[in-house]
Amino acid sequence: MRWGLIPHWAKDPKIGSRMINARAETVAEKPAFRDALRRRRCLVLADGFYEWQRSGGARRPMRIVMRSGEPFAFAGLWSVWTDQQSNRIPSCAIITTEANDLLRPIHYRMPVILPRDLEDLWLEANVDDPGALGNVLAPYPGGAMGVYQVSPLVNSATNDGPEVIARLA
DNA sequence: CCAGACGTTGTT
DNA sequence: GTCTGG
DNA sequence: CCAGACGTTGTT
DNA sequence: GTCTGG
Repeated sequence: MRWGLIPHWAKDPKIGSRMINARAETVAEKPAFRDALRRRRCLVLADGFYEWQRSGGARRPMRIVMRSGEPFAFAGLWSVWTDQQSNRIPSCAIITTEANDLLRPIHYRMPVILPRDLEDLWLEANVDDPGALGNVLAPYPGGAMGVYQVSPLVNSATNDGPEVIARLA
């Protein structure tokens, strides 16, 4: 899937480049996301993510993982956009919320990570009241997570090797 | 009515 | 497609 | 988030 | 400076 949700009504798919994150606080109302919240929820799997910590002028990339080392699921939304030649382009976005205790010193927002026991609820097609999903979109407990500094090589999305997850000495 | 936006982040 | 602003 | 582009014409 | 792409 393309990262950056392209709403079905988009005239130009480039709009997706701006629809990378949806705020949990407003996702139910925003025209670009609300239909997807009701009917097209998904899990975006990961074993870590990055946040940049500001200190002075410098920006330090940090990697956040589960202490267990296990992979986990972000709360995601998806869409399919159809162009004039009937090509179907699938796309997705993840939802963000306020930072937990672990993340707060680094950055004030973080992705919504779903606890295992809520993954099924998130995917349920018959949850029609988006308000019922509101409680699900909470910061994941920081105690289960860990953070370490990584190389600025991760700043360029073209670097996609093991060097971008290596712990900085 | 029509036109234009439709988003988050961080920075000022 | 739907809402907001002019 | 950060990096990288930001433009058109004509020629190969 | 602002937008697009990754």
